[in-house]
Amino acid sequence: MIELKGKAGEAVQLEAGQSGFDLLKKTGAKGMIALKLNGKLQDLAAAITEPGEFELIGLKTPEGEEILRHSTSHIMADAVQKLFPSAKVTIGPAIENGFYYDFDYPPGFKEEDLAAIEAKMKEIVKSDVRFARSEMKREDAVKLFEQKGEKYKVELINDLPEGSVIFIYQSGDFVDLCRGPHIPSTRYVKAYKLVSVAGAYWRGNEKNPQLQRIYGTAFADQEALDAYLQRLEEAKKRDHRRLGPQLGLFTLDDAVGSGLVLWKPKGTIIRNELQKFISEHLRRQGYSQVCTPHIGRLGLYKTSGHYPYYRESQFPPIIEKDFFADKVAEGCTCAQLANLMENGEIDGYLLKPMNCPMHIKIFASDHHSYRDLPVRLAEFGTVYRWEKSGELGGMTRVRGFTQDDAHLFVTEDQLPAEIEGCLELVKIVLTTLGISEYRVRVGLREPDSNKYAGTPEQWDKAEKACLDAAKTLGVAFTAEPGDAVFYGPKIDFVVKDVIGREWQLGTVQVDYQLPQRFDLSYTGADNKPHRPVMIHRAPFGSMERFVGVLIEHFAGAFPLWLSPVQVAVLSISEKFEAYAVEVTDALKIAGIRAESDLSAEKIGAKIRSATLAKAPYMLVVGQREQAERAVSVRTRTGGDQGSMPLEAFIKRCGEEIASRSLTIGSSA
RNA sequence: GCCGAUGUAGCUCAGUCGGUAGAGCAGCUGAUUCGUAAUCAGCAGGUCGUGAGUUCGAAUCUCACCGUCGGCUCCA
Repeated sequence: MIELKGKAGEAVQLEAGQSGFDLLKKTGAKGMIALKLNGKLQDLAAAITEPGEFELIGLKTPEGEEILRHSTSHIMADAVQKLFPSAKVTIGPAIENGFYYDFDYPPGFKEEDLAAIEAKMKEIVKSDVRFARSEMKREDAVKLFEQKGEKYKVELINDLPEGSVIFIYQSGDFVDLCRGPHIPSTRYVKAYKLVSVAGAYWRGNEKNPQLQRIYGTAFADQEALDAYLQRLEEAKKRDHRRLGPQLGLFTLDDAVGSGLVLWKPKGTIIRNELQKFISEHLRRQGYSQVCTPHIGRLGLYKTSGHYPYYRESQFPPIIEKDFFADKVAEGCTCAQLANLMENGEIDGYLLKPMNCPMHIKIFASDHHSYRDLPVRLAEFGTVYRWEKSGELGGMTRVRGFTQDDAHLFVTEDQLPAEIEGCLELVKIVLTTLGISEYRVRVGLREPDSNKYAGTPEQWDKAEKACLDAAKTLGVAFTAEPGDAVFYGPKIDFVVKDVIGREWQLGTVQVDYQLPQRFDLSYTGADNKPHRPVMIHRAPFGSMERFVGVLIEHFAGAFPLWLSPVQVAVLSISEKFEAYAVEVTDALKIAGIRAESDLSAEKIGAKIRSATLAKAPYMLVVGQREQAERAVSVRTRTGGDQGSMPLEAFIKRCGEEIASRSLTIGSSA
């Protein structure tokens, strides 16, 4: 007899050897697809072997959806192999909002193949075959997949840790190595859709063969699937690549180049407001602002280590004219020149990929006493990086961008407090803008890798400082080995865009390496030279990416203080043009960004166009307003707010801008 | 970079079988002078991404290139 207890406290007794299906019968629950026993998921068909707490999993729960999607990926793989027998299977997990399966199939799939695969899947679903699990010995499993010619599965089995139990799932003719669990049978799949095909490298490594990935999604019912597809459509409308040009914020032009953003006047207002905002906090936190050029000699970046470590993601060096002329005169071939470039055996200039070396040189240009520290140098510094062409997109992945960068030169003792100060700044930014959906990632070094500069002792200290600081944040964070920069560990703030992709915004990085590489020092209280520690930090990350994400966050409807046009003054007719201009001028004098719409349109049309342009405030002015030197106030979302004296509106609007309020009309 | 999709007016999109390019919005001009999400009329606007090729004839078919979009470990 096995004693089980449900979540609601109900007790159920089972005979030894009975399964989840028996439990299902006893509880009378319907539409369940899996069982969670003592926190572990298992198939309904599997025998229940231990007492404890159980939970039956339905299709409409997150865990149920994940199982459904994983099972659907098996059905898809089955369909693919029926239609394309030479396709080899690799992995096919459930992912957020769907699933994928990777196949080795060199001819490749076309999007038009998806319909045929879906049709075949329909047959498999209808055939109502069970997902049957069996346990196998490693040798038997290897033999099974070798016979089938499934070399990737063999590789996966061989990589499983010693002593792990190997499970095989069979549904109809399809056999797959899989840890499960699965839905009981294929007919549980009610609503699914194959979304796209893509190339994907085996184990994500470009050096491995490229596989064919098919993405799909599945939901408990058609309604849920339709709702999901609807949500995707809605999200597309908030995409910064659509809204940005639409609202006149930025443009991208082939003739300028891929990944190079042209900020239009309205976008520049947003960028400048953000910079003004952060600059206020920089002053408060004791930063000094500096300016540095866009290029610097190659040697500088060899010293810093950026040239060797990041050469692949840099624009090639700019070489001096004389150097080329001399080499050509010496009879140097193209291949030899390319080689010199490759090895960095050239002198020239690099379009700067990072600002730190120049800030370091500013620090090093003066002698520093311990009394001067921390020295905090900040710059809105523009950098250029050669991102792979396939990874470019909108404002979030570009080749030229401006970081709200700063470098702090601190003593070892000051490090924890300074890291916390940087984190506080990031928090101020996120809070002021109402960004609450983000995660914090502490990037640590990958053990057993030689791609990092510095000693293990320094890394230990730096990693500890980051982890300690992250703990003071009061926000959950994950430590991720392998995500460090070559010179040190870091704390990143990561947000999602409208289509669910993650982007790193703010970052704080600890660095023991560059001070050493540049032989930086300060004089301590003991009158001896000491090595400072550096912190790199950027609360926004880059202005381009941050504004891109912000456009989506606000769906283009920026809070008053950021709105390019804060107040649209709408005249009822030509008769009140003079008053409309007077009102607009009064607002401008008060430092409010105002524009008047004096067109021959009717008031309804003017309101419509100002609303579509996302102007936070609209002022309707006509006979009544002119007579009383008043304005009729309308907000972007709240409609008609009634009339008030012009001066009162200016005061209220000014206060609301100064407070950087997130809601329109909040200070009223 | 690689796999797949895609590119027609400023924007959103139509364009059949290969027969010489169309709408709405935006713009311009005129009329209208109006009270809270679209006043009416007229006009103008295109190297059909670029370049080759096939053809009597190409937006349409073929190839190359360029740009854009989705994806390239969320791990049995």
